[in-house]
Amino acid sequence: MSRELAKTYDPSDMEGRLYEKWESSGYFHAEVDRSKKPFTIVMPPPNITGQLHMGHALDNTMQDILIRFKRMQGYNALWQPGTDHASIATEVRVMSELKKQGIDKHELGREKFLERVWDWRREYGGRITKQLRKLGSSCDWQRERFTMDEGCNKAVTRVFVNLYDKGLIYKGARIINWCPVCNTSISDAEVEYVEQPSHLWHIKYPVVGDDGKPSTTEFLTFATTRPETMLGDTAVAVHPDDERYTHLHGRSVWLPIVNKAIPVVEDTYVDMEFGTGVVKITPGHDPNDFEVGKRHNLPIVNVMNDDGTINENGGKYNGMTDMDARAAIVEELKSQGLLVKIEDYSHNVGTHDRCGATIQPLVKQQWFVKMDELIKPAEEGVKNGDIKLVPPRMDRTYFNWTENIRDWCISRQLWWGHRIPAYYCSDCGEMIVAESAPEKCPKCGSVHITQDEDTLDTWFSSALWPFSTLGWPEKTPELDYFYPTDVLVTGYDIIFFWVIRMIFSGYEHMGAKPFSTVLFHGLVRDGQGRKMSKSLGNGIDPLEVIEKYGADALRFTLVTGNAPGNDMRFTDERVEASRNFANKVWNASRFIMMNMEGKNITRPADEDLWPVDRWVLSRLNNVVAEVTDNMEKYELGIAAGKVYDFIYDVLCDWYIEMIKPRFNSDDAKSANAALYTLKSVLIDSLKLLHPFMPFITEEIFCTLTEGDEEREADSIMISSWPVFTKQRQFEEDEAQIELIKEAVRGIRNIRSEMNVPQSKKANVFVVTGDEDVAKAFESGRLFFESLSGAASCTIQSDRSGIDDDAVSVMIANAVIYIPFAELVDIAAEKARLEKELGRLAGEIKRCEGMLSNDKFMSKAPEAKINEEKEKLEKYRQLHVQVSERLDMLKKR
RNA sequence: GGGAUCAUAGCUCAGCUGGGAGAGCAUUCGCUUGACGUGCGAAAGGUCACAGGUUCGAGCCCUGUUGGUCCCACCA
Repeated sequence: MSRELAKTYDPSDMEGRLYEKWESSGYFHAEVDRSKKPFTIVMPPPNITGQLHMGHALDNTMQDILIRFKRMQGYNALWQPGTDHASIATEVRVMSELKKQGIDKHELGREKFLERVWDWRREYGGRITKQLRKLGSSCDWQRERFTMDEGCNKAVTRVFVNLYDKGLIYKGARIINWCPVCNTSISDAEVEYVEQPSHLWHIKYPVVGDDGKPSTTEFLTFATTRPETMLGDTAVAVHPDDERYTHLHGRSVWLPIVNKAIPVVEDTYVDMEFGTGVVKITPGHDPNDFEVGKRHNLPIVNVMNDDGTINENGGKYNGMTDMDARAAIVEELKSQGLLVKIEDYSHNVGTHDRCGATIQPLVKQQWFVKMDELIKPAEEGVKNGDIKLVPPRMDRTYFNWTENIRDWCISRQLWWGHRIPAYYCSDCGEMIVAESAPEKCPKCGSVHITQDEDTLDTWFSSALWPFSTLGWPEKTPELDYFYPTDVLVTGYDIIFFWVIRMIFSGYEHMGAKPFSTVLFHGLVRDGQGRKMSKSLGNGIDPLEVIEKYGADALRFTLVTGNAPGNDMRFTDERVEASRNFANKVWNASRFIMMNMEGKNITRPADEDLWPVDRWVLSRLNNVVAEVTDNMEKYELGIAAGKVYDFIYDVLCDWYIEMIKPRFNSDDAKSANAALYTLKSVLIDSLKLLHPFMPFITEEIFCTLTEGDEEREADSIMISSWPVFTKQRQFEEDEAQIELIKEAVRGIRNIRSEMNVPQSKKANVFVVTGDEDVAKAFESGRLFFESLSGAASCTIQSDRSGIDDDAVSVMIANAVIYIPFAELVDIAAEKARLEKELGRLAGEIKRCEGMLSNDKFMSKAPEAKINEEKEKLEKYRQLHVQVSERLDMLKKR
């Protein structure tokens, strides 16, 4: 051993160094190689404005675990990274930077502003990818992409033109969600409804009489949450079957303040049960009213400016904010005697998920993607299993959206983003949608062409991510080889924004699904179960955690003790536990290497292995099979737990302790067999742990195998994943060793109960008539003695020569006597045995009950019946042993 | 209004297709055990929310109830 591990586990010392080694060695890079099967993950591109938060950490840890696992399994593993231009987030960010310098976006102009954004991106856009490196992400940075790089731009334009040509993109005046703060339209998915206390204003409009004038006696009363929108009312509606208002069908009411007559329309949209059964209709400022308006051919009156203030259609309220106008209008209605009452009312207000501003529904010219046709293959793909969602319950959420899909508003009144490839002739108004600007108008020949001012929703480009990153629309070898990708790992919170849109885009443009499986994870919450948020200030910075505990500990914490798709709480104590585990691995490895120091360890002959060596190999073999299976089923938490248990319990607490006495034994073969087994079990354990804790496992692996003839690879990340082999299964040895372990535990238990100090050694007797048991103890004598604190161990077939006062431990087919002589309290020992006898009697009764139940015997599977029979046999036998011993003590 | 999900040890959560309740942390007791006190050994702690049902057998399946969380819809 030419190198040694440092005395203490210090992640900060190694992590950066190892990452650099990996990246520069090209281990992350994947090339098209038809001799190998590809395994591909596309990284959900973090925003260039982003700072690594726990959500990213979880998301990328999971991806890295999968990709490292598959890479070790021999797949050609590609993890495709990149970043998202995040149009609105970035634009807002840069605008506020400029504001600090006293610069206004509009004064600067579009071109200059975009230059500033690109500058900003050059300076800060790479921050998040640096942070992802700290996590240990083994993505192919050589293939890093950006949603606004040349290739992605091309893909976006191509898709837009394709969809337009197919009639799946259209421009039209629809009611859209308008953010008066960001000054842009947003999609339905970006609206977040927040419950807010407000009022319900009950207002009455006079009915218009035959003379065309408002009646002074007859009124129609209704309730509204937004009285200011009355300025844009163009009707009131009642349900056609509502007998209270039959007499008003075909008539009109008088719209106060505006002073004009508006019709009473009949529409089933009205709920007769709610309020008075009358609804004022404002097609310009309410999505439902817009629909009603369309059905009844009502005019649309827009009373609002883009900044949310009342416009010239609001008459004297022109220029007021909506809230000021509301108060003033209510006051005016009151003075006219038209305000009936005001009730407290709590209702959901649509807000912009980015800035929190109240959304104004407005009618505007926007671009839309027609969804009803596009969504069909996406729906079908999940329905027929072409794409699998994990956990499967996510199907319901998915279908809930696909079944209620509405057209997607894709235009944004922003500058930072993909500009819509629509061009207009300034002379004749002709619109041309094309991949590049036409030189002249195809209709009138004019050269005065301007491009549409709007940009596209950020998610329009992210929807293409699985194939745009692989080169589409070019027919690249990468696209052919790596597409469809295998797994998409993401949070369930962006299923609507992103997952569905990638799926329908994949089917539409590639003719194939973008990925086979979507693995959802939950949210990372704080210790009290609250969402981590900037406003609450309860976010835990992953970088600080890495600084303090190491990336390995952070990663391990994020994937353990959690089921797929469930939220998790993140606490310092949990990271500490993970760090302690890493420390354990570190020290165990250090100890192993210490003992190998200066020795020439060679592969032992099969017959030189001891039962305990075969036991650990067999246990390892089983855990390899289980962990591999869990990984393949995306049960990362379970897999991590099993690796943890194996290393901690089987390897450290038992195996190492069991073979310690052999390290410096005179029997060179024994020492060699023990150390060789130990080393190979450690290597395989490190491999199983590597996807979860890449750094520590690499450091140990490299140190451990340095200069080793059998060294498999220069890095554990390109070594081979352990496989289950029948040759490594030794069931008999497993049973034997487990029996001895049981005896050890029994003795430790008694020592602890009776307060026998460690220094007090006793001569232990194993009494058994069973030759196999005798043999087992014979071969395990060495460690049995040391682990049970025995001075010596005598194995014999009867209890001759054993002190009557000895304490006893019963295991199957054997009684172990520990004569602690002066320490033993016979009364206590009797009580202990009585208690044990009672327990066994209970177990026997239970087994007998089951086995004498005809229905159980006829219906239960045979394996279960045999299992119960064996248990009964064992309990009966133990019962005999205990009662014999008890009788003996009683006779004295 | 529709849907999802949770309720298991003091706390945070696992528990895969139904076959004798688990982990981590915390607690108690013991340990100068030659890798690790970021450690070792041991113990205590649970009518698996409640009520029914299916089954030879239910933490797990079904129905209902209660309480929490979340998503969607947006009755003005």
